[in-house]
Amino acid sequence: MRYLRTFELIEAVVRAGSIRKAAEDTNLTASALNRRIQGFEQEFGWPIFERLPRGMRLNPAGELLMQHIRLQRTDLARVQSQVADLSGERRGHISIACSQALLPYFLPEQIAIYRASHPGVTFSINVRDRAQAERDLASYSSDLALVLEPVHLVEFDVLYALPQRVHAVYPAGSPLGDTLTLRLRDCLNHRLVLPTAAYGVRNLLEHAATAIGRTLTPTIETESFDLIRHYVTQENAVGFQIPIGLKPAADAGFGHRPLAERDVRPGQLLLGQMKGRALPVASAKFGQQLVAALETLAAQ
Amino acid sequence: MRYLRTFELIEAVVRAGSIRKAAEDTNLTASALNRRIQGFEQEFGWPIFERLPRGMRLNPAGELLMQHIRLQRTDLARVQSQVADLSGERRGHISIACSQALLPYFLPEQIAIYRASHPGVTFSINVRDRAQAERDLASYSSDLALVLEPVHLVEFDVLYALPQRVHAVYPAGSPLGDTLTLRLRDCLNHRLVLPTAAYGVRNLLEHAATAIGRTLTPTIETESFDLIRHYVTQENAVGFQIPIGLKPAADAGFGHRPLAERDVRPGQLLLGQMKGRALPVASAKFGQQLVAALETLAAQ
DNA sequence: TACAATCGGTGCAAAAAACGCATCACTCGG
DNA sequence: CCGAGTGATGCGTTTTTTGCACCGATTGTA
Repeated sequence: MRYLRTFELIEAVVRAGSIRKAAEDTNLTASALNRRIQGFEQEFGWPIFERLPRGMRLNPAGELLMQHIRLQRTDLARVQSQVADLSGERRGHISIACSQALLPYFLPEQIAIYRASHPGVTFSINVRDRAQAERDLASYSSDLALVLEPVHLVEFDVLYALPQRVHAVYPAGSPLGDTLTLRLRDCLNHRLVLPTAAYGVRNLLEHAATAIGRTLTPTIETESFDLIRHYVTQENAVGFQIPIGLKPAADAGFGHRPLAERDVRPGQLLLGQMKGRALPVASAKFGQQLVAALETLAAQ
Repeated sequence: MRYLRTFELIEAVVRAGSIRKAAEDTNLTASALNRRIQGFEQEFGWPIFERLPRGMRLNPAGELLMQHIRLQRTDLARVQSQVADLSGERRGHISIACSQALLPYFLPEQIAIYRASHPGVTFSINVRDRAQAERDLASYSSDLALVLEPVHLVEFDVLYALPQRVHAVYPAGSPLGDTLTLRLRDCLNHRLVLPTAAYGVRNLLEHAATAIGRTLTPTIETESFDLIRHYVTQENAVGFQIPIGLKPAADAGFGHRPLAERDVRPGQLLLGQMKGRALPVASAKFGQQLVAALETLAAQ
């Protein structure tokens, strides 16, 4: 869009940090770019950049303007998506920020279902921890977020909430598979493979451990849920996951069971979008499909 | 803003209904305007106007685009207001859609209070019935709405709800002022001065009348609450109002009392904004002041 | 039926805006 | 003190936008 050119140039300067670098990226001369920025600031009424000896940086007014630019861009995308939809075209792009637990089974399946009926739609899957996912929504870089136990919940519109008990993952044949109910204290006597503090599961476990006067001393701390799942088969250890990332039947080599609810409270797996934002048609429809899928999971 | 010029021109064409008329309004040639519209449609990817023998009319895609244009414009105004605010300037414009009942006392007083500390802020007071007020919010032509018993309540974010009993207004010396509690059936034996069906008070009364098997047969039906208040002193008649539009002490020539709650349920006077919209600084602050003022009214 | 008054669309030249080049003033690190 | 980096500016050139004259089509009216 031609009339958005000024905004693109402003964003380029923000990214590059200086007019001259941004000029290269945008195939313009530094002088031309400089004058467009100056011209915009004059129209806007206030400077939006700080001029530093080493380049340009947004000032507070510029930060506010950037929010507007992002909103404006995504809202235009929404309109174009809706127009395409009423023209009968089924195109679009869906961007999701999600927890790792959704990667192995849930999301691939849901995306395949959606694309079967809407082959023109493309996807971006952004793996984000809880805080990052919310920032993604706020900056319009993701349309939907599907995360365990988000942090702030301001600017976050909950579309569906699915309770998820924390499951322990242990090697096949472990005594943890034998007890009537699985208690947290039994797990803590084993070697622990835990996600880092950025993740909801770790958060839930920390609270639960504190409540019974224990501390978590992980043998392995990792950001990869995949590693957690597979490491327990290498060394006799216990990992923790939410069931949506685990097959109903035990995988080869390891088993998993929910921890007692009185020990570890279930977490909330939340599907949400940015508060008050009107999503593009494709994203909104996919969101509805996810809600339906989560509902059937909850009914099981 | 220069880069908004295309949008202004599109709006001008929508208003004028033809390119040639819009060209006069915008001090342009019809040919130049024509080519800008065509150029935009090409960039946008779809036509936004229907070409009729008598002029231009928005097609569905154009309607969607107009929503975007309005959002974009008001969001820019919000940003500029916020920037002005962080620059220490206290300027801005506040647009309110409100019921007539707010005009005599409540709003003038609140506006005066606000302007005493923010003399740079200007106001638009748009008198609207219940449905119009909500449309005003949805089209961004008002920032805040203060109305009795709104109709849809979709896209409407309630900031505060104040219960308002329906008061009867009668001439001084009327027997209606003497009874212990004022019943609806007593009022219906007098001549009635009622607002039209668009207003919440009429709606509440219609329901109440139906409940006791009566129908309302007004002697005078009007859209002016002012006329209702004053007519009862001319002919021995009964009017109805909500107390926020009436002075606590009886005015010269007429008195007013609440109807029994078991006869007529109290209406909700709602202060609200469009759902999910970030208001300009001035409007948001004035909204907070209104909430505080309504709270003290409720406490009385 | 003829005609005037609309309407949107288009070719072409003039006016306006944007751009590229060369250059200045300034800051910073070595 | 010097070179490499920054943003800003004057000026000639290029690109874009605009105005004018005109076309074809439709509609209401004499």
